[in-house]
Amino acid sequence: MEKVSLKKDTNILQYVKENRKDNVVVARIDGRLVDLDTTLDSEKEVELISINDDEGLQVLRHSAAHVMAQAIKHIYKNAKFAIGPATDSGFFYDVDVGRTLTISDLPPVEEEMKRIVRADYSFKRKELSKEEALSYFSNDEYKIDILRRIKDSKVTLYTQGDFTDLCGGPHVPSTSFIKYFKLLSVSGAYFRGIETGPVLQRIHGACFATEKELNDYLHFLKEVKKRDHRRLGKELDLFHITDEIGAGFVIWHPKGAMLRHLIEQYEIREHLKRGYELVKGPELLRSELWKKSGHYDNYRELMYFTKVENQEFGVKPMNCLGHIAVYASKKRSYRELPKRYFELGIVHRHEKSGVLHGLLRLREFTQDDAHIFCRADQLNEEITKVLDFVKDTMDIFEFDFSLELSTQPEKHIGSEENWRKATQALQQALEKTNKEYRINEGEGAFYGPKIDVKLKDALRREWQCATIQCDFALPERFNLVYTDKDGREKRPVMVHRVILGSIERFVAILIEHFTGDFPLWLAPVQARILPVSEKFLSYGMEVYKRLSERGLRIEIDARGETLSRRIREAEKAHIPFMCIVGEREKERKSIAVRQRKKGNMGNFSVEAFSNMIDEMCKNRINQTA
RNA sequence: GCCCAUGUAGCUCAGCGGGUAGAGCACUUCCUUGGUAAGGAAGAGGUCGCAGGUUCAAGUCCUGUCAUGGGCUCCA
Repeated sequence: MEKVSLKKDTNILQYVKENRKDNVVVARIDGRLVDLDTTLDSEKEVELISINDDEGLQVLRHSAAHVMAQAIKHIYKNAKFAIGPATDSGFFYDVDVGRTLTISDLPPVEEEMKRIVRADYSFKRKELSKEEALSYFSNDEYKIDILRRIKDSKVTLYTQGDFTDLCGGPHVPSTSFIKYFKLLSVSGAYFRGIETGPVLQRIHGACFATEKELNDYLHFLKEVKKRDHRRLGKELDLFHITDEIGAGFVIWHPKGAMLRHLIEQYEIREHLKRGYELVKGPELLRSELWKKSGHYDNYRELMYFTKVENQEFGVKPMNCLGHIAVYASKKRSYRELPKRYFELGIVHRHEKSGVLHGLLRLREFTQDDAHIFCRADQLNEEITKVLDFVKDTMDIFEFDFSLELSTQPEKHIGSEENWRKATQALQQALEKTNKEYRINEGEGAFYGPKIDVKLKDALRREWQCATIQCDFALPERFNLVYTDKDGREKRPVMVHRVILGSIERFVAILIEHFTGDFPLWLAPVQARILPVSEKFLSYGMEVYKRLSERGLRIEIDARGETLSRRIREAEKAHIPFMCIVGEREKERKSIAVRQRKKGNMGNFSVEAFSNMIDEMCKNRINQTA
């Protein structure tokens, strides 16, 4: 971005051309973005914005959408267009060509786009009244609908070559600016997101300022595919999901169950260390209770119910009621607060069929859920402790993360005083982390403000995991109290919080983050023993026994395959270490250690190898890093 | 829940202008007894997601249904 002062009657496009500012695509005058082809009516400060600026790139992408629309119009004469905005990696356009499109329809469109780019049509802006525009688009129900929603009496059209579209602009000067793009996918999308309305074809494309950025993005997409937890889950034999058992339910295989177990073991240990108590509520609770909590009214479609002997029960979609029951089981004194109840709670939610997605969206999953019951004056410290917990956990699993505070929404319950105090407590705790955080005004839950934690994985993708929510509603509804110093009964504050969120979902994120190469302390199998031939099987079994006794997670591959083959298969199975035992090892009572992807590490005694593994686990060293 | 696409052996996929199925890998057996990423041979394995329909005849065409994928909507 560059600021220049230009005289009256200067045409910015001409100025840019004369001064060889090739990447400049749009300008800002008096705070408004305008096309370069603008002639100044007085001397002005003008900001020149290039495709390397965020705003310039957005304009470029938006123009790319128009080029795609033009290409589609050339191929499908009756095509109609709804909206075609820029996205954070390119653009899409929702189109109606009278039929559904498939991925094989895209290459011709892309070819035509390239032709349009080469032809270098200028984008020409034209202002006209809404009535004129309505008559221009009289055959296009989508544009008519959009026009009717525009408040201004004046609208603008943009024309490049033989194609004109309703658009607020601005655009790049001409189509040749759009050099690096690729059409990626097509899918159905409702017009204006209305489920009952017409379904359009949404074509997504990637578009970048440079060839390198486009290639990097395409590489990123490949990497995403390569790391897909559904693919790796199958390859690594961790779990499967089948309609025979039920959509949205996971069948964990031994290695996947071990991985979960290691995570859960870590969690239980950490929670106990931090003053949480383990509790456990039932899976089914009487419907009366869900009525009392408000779930019956607000959450019913997502719950499973069952009726036995005239009594209705709901399968829990959340763990709070069990924890509340623990709290309410006796009189509480201000002295015993805070109470921190933790449970690896299994919850069921009947998610709509179309949203299920591997381990990321299930109908049964496990939350690392805790509820903290505390006094208002303890809230700040409790939140701080939870944030510390989040930070330590993210460090251990090797994730970066960011924080967000969501404040009071319009529709809410609880006193203003409570909201003020709780929001302040959350905010003060956030300040103490010395980390930047974003504020989402009015995005809190109706029952209280919350902090959301988004972790960033190896591909810099963000995932919502931890969340910390203050709740004024449930203590009220269940009439929870404690006896304060002055002998009066007071209402505790309840904090709902999860650290990893859902264990299943977190496993998915871990798989993708590490591409299945888990840190040694999480690797379901840490080493595989490979006897060179059957002659050394009994020595191999001896090594197996000794390593297992020392707590290592070991397998032995005693099949009659060649050593090379068994090494290859262990490599493909992402087993971190191979212990090769043959004549030499048997004689010296040792093992030849091979590290995955790195090769032979030489000979170790069983003790030395086992100590090395212990050490790496203790320091949580990622052996594949 | 909605739109489109897909559903064939444990896995990845081929076969489809209708004539009762094929490859590679995995699996089993035999030979090979191996030293750091695929030794060789033989064999077994499928009511072609499920249920109807059209037809002399249906993975192949039609309808419904379930599931998966990409989106839309949703994620309190």
